[in-house]
Amino acid sequence: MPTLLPVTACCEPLTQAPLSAEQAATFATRLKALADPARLRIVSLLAAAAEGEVCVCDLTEPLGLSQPTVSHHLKVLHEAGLVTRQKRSTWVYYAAVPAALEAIAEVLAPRG
Amino acid sequence: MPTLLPVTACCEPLTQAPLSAEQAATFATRLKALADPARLRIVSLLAAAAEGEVCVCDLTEPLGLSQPTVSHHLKVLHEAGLVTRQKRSTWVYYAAVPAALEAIAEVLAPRG
DNA sequence: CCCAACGATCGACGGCTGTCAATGGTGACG
DNA sequence: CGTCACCATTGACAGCCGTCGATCGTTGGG
Repeated sequence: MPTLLPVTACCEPLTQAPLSAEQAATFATRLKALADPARLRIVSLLAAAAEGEVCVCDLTEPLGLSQPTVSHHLKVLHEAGLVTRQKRSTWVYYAAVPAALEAIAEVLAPRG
Repeated sequence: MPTLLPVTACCEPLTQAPLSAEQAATFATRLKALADPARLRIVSLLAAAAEGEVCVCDLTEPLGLSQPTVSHHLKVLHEAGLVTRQKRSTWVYYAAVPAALEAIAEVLAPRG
């Protein structure tokens, strides 16, 4: 079963030392989760939501994708630790995880 | 023909406003270039190189990949603006572009 | 002039991935 | 209890992608 990636950074900064094959694989997994137009738009929609929470039914229309496709993308994002999932009665609310984005940014370009 | 992406940031921060389909597509292209274990290792090898320049023949062995495969990855990275290419006589030297990594990081998590 | 080394390109192949229609599970409500 | 909305899962399919072997252009050296 897919194990959720921890929010914490997975490796040292890219510019510091060469990545091992294992480090590169895990970091690539997280980057791949983000490297898709639909998923980038989902994350930006979640992050920009006023209430910070959005249900799936509110995403299909602005994205122009079918409901199963949106669910699939949300699953990928969730397994990568980039969004949180919370079910309340009939609706499932997703929210962005800013710390995960910051962790990725930190690996790419450590704060100066 | 593949047009090289400019080094400058392509969009506003993710957390600020929802991305348009076009913005998401171009940013995803650049992220995809980085979201691969081999290419991540290449970038880190280039960035960590003492002289800042590495030729293809020095990359095949530490990566454990064939020369055509390494050339392919370097082409992808070059078209994404993540590495520079400079041919001197027989050898071709590649170097990392730190500004490109910083531009990506800036979109993911703007530093305040 | 021929040869060797470097690097890019081509062609091919297997695997991964984004997408949808169809289906299933679950909670709300009359 | 029946029905409906929301969401996840499944199955299928086309397209993309990472990889390699083979080949080609180029440059430098005997």
